[in-house]
Amino acid sequence: MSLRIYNVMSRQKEEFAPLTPGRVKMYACGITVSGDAHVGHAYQSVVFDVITRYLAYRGYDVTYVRNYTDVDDNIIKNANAIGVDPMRFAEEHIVTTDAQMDALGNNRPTVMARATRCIDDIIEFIKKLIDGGHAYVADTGDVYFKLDTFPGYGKLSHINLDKNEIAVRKDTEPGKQNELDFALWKSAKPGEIYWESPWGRGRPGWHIECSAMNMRFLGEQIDIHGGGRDLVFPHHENEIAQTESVTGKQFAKYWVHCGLVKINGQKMSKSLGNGILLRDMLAQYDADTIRFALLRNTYSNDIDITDDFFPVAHRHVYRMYSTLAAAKDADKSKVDDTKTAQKIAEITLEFESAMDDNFNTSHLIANAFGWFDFIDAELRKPQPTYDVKAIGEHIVKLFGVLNILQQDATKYVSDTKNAFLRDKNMSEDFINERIAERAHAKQERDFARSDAVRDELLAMGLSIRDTPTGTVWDVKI
RNA sequence: GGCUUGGUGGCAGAGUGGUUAUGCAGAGGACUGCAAAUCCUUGUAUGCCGGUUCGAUUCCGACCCAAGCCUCCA
Repeated sequence: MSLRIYNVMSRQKEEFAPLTPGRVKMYACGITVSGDAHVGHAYQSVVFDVITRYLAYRGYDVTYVRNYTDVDDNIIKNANAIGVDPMRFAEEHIVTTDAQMDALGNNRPTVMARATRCIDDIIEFIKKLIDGGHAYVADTGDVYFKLDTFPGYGKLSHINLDKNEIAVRKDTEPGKQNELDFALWKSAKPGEIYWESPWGRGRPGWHIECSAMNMRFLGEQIDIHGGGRDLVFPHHENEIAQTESVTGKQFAKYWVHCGLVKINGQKMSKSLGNGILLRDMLAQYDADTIRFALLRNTYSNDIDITDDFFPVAHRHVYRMYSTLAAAKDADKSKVDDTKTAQKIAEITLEFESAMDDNFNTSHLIANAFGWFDFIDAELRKPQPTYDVKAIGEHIVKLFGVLNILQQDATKYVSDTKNAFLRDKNMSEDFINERIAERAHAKQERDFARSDAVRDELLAMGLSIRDTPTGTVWDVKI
């Protein structure tokens, strides 16, 4: 059994073998902080967080670098629009985004790189490209990558320059020798933020920063390069051109791209005004629910967020926590340790074979439904033959890779109930009074009245269930 | 126009050269005073046309359709 990863470069699943056995160097393109983080950013960050965690679970020593692009046209534009210094604008967005990513349950990457803190590396990198004949300085002070010096261009996105497959930009910048050349360094317009460079005052282009930060923090070659699928062309293609022109070596061994997020079947975009901000998601749902919803899909596929996307996930998460809470108190008098150990081994195998298959969290979660059904079935027995508490704890351990189900189950259940009551401005005493009233009516065989009470509670979103030990209530979520 | 990815049951969404996961919804049943909740059982699908094969949803080819990228984008 070994880990297989779908490599976008080769367009097939490949057995994972890092450059250095036991160690993984991974880079994922992070966010340009020109605005607030949205679901798409959340999805991508959760995907690479889970990948990092599974690699660690598999015993790899992982170095995960993730960048913030903290200077670009949109940042300058958006900062100017509200009269804030662009650097301060970026800084504030980074602080809030970090806090939101923490709240989402993501581990912090090993290195959180920032373009503006690597300006020297970027300048060095550009110098090397110029020295090697791969870049040129235009009269405007801009520096461009000379695309025809890199014959491998297009190998990731499979475009062919000879066939002129790229739609040519209409607003070609004046200093370019070839309209497909892309900017490495942009000269500063009057009043714009700038850094000193051998080519005058300016700032780095978008693509070069990732090449430079990779070089600085991970070296010439890395194992996994990730990002959203929309970055394949031109961003990642340009990164390859830059880095491999300097090193002459294969840049990344595996290219991993996660799918995009749609809202009710439509592409998320500013013009449609249908974006979902991470901040709003976190205000409405807990991190377990959000992660569960995002990870039910295969990472490489697009996600379509419909109205029941998160509510359904919340229901599943609540059910799983409820089961775990019940499992903690299960009767252990008839437990068979050998059978329990076998079950745990079986669960582990299902977990690993799903995750080994290109991090198939969708398959994993489908398997997990079976595990919880199993525990529920055992719990219905007066004396379970499996140690469901131990099985539950094992599942929790495995779910640590997704960073779901890591809260105290009893607390999660009661917190959910309390949040519901608070939301409805209702007290538990009220519910218990109603239950007592119903019991009284039932005793007098006044079923019309007992049913009325039940329907009333149901209408408020509460279900009640008669058990041998009495009537219990639960929230319908 | 080019490139890429994909087309699976009512919807969502996996795997698989031969009994087609899982979730939501549906049907029947158990339980119940009746329900709810829960559990059990169950129906329904692999875009179209060829090819390879004893056998294809799975492999190959053509076609149709959809989405993404080719401008900043996770």
